[in-house]
Amino acid sequence: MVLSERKKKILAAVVDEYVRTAEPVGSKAIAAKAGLGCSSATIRNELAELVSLGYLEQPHTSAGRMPTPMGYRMYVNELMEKQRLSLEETEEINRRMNQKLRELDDTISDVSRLASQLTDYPALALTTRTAVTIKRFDIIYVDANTFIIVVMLSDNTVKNKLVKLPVSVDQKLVQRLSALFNSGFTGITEDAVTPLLINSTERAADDTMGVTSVIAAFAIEVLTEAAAPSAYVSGENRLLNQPEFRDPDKAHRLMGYLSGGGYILPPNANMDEAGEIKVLIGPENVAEELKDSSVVIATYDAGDNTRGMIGVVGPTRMDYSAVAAKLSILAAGLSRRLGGGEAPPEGMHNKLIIKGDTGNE
Amino acid sequence: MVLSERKKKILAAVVDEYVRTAEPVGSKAIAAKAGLGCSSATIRNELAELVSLGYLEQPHTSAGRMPTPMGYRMYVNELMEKQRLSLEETEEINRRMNQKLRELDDTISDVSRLASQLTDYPALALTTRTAVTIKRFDIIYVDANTFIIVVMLSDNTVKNKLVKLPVSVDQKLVQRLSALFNSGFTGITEDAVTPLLINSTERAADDTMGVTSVIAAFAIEVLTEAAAPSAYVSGENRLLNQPEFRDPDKAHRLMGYLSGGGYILPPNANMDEAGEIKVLIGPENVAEELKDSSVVIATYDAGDNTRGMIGVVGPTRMDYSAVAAKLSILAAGLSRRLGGGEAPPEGMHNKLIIKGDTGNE
DNA sequence: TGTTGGCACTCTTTTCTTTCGAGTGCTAAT
DNA sequence: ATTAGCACTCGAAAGAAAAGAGTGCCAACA
Repeated sequence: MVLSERKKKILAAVVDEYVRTAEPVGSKAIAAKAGLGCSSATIRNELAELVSLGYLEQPHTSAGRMPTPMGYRMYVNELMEKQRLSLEETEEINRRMNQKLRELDDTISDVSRLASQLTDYPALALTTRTAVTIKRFDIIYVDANTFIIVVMLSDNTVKNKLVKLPVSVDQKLVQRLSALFNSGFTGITEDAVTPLLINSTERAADDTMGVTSVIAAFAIEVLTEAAAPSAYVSGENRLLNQPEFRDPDKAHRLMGYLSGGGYILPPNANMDEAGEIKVLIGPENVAEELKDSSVVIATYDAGDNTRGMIGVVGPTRMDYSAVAAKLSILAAGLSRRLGGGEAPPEGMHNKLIIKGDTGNE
Repeated sequence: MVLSERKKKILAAVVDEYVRTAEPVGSKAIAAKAGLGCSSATIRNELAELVSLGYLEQPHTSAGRMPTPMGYRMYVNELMEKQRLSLEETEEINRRMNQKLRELDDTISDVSRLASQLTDYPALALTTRTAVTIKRFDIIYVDANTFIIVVMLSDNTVKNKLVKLPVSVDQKLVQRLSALFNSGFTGITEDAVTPLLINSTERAADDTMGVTSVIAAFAIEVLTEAAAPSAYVSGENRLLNQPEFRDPDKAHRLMGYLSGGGYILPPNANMDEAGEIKVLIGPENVAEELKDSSVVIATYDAGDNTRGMIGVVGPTRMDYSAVAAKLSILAAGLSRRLGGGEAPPEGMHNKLIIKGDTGNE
C-alpha cells in the first residue's frame, strides 16, 4: 500500500510537530501548519486512516496523534528532508573536532563526548577491531631494574609499559629479548602466543630470571585489549533533558544500561560501508532496554579494513534528521583521520545515506 | 555548649534512622529503637532542644525531625561509630581492585568506577601533579617516514606517540635528535621549553625538515597534560537512586556539574596527609551546585610527593560511615600501588582518621 | 465523491475539598 | 525530671468537580 501524497505530508507534519513538542498533535495544529489547503475535518479523516494503517497512534481516544515506530520508520526512509547543515555549522563541528583531536588523548572517546554535546543526547562510540597483531616490539633499557616495553600494533597504535623488576637485569639480556620478541611475536594474533612460544623464547634468550614471561604477559594483554571491541559512552545525563525520561526510574534503567557499555547493536550489524548511517527505531532494537528508544549510528573507517561506529541514543521522538547530519560529519572526520585516506575532504558535504531496518521482521 | 550523653544518643539515632529511611523521624520511633529507657514524651522534649540548638530541623511543625548540616557535622565528628568493614568485605574490595588493576588501563579511572560501584554514589578521582619533568626521551626509528616518541616522566608514567612525516628522515637524524632531546629536554618543566631551546636543538641536530618542532610540540603536550590536574567521574547516574534526586532537574543539574569534571574541592584543600578522610557537608561545599550535597574524600599517596583524591558525592543524608570506610580501603590500595611504598600492607585495617571543616565559617 | 462546519462526546488535566493520620506541644500528674 | 494524655497542626492521599483539547460523525455542500 502506498500512501497518497497528502497522507505523506500529514504524516511528516505529525512527526515534525511531535518531535518538536513531545505532545500528541491534533488536527487543527496540522491544518494550521502544513500548508495543504484543507480543513481540520479533512485532516481528521486522513489521520483516522493513518492510525488504522499503523503509522500513528493515540494515547487515548480524545487525544492527538503520535507516530508509531512504523510511522517513524516511514518518516526516516522516505519523508524526512535529509538535513544538510549549513556551511557554518559544518565548519564549527570540524573546528571543534580538530581542537579536541589536537590533544594526545583518546580520539574516539573525545569524539563520543563531542557527539553528545552536539546532539544533546547520550553518545557512544564503538570500535571493533579485526585481528590485531604486533608490528614492532622495542624494549628500552632504563636501569638495572627498569625497562620500558613499547609495542606498535598493526593498527598503528602504540602501547607502552614501564616494568620494574625486583631483580637486576643486564642490558645485554634486554637487547636479546628485544630482538627475539621483535622476530617471534610480530605478525601473530593473540591465540598464537602459546606457552610453547614463550618457553622457547625464554630459552633462546638465556633468561633465568623470568623476564620473558613478564614481557609476554604484556604482549598478550595488549593483543587482548586491542582485539576487544571497546565502547565509550558519554553524556548519559543528557537523557534527563528528554521529557520521556522524566521518570527517574526509567532514566536510570537506560543510563545504567548505557554506562555498562551496554550493547546496542543488532547482532547482524556487520558494520556497513563507512559513511552510511543506520537508524534503529524503538522495537527494532534488540536490547530489551532499548525497545522504546532509538539509536542513530554512523560508521567510520578506522583504517586497516576496520570499521567503528559512533552513535547517539534517545527517545524514539528524536530529531533524526539533525542527528544524522551531525553524526555524518563526525564520522567523516574520524575516517579522514584514522582511515585509509580516501575519505572525502573536510569541506565537502558528503551524501547522507540513511539506512535502517527494512521494517519487516 | 556540650551535649548531654542522652542528647548525643538521640541525635545519633535521628541521623541513623533518617539516613536509612530518608523520612523525618518521630519521637516514637526513637524511643522504640535507641535503647534508652525513657518514653517518647521525654524524647520530644530533648528533640525540641536539639532543634533550638540547631542540630535538627523540622520540615513543618507537625513532622518528625531531620538533621541539619550542623547535626551531620556533629554526627560525623563525634557520634558516628567509625565503621570497620569486616575482613571479608575488605578482602572483597581488595580483590576487585586487584582484578581491575591487572589490566593496563588507567588505574585512577578504574578505581573511580570501583568506588562508585561499592558505594552506589557517583564517584570522582582527582590527581594533582606537582611539577612534572621528563626523565628520559627515546625516539624509535620505524621507517623513513615514521618514528615513535617515547617519553618517561618523573612520575614514572610513560607516554608515546607515533609520528608520520610527509618527508623522509634518515636514521642518523633521528638518533641525533633522540640524544639531543635526552640531554636538553630532561629534568625541565613545561615553561622551560622555550622557542630558544627548540631552535638551538634544531640547529644542533642539523635538522632542516622541521622534525625538531614536531618532537618539541609533543614534549610540551606531554608536560602540559601531565601537570594538569585531571578528574575522572563515574556513576553519575547512581544519583537517581537517591530519593532526594528524584526531581530530574535537580539530578540533571548536579550530574551535569559532575560530568563537567566539576570542581568540588574547597580552594584551601591542600591535599592532606594520605590516609585522611575529609567530609564536606552541604553548605560547607564551595561550589554552589554542591551546597545541598555532601562529599567524602580520601587522600592517597601518588608517589613523588604527590597526592590524589578519591571521593564520592551524594545527598547530605549519606551513609558517611560506610562510605568513609570503603574509600579508606581504596585510597590505601592506591597508595600501595602508586605511592612511595610505606603504605600499610593490604590486610591491615588502617585507622580511619576523619576530618572535616571545623564547622565555624 | 471528497470536503467542510458543527456539535455531542470522551478522556485527561487541573483545581478545589475533604479526610486521614503522624507527630507535635503543652499540661497536669507522678 | 519523667510521663500519660489530649488538642492541635499540617501535609499527604483521596475524591469530586470543572475545564479543555481533540475526536468521531453527521449533514450539508461543491
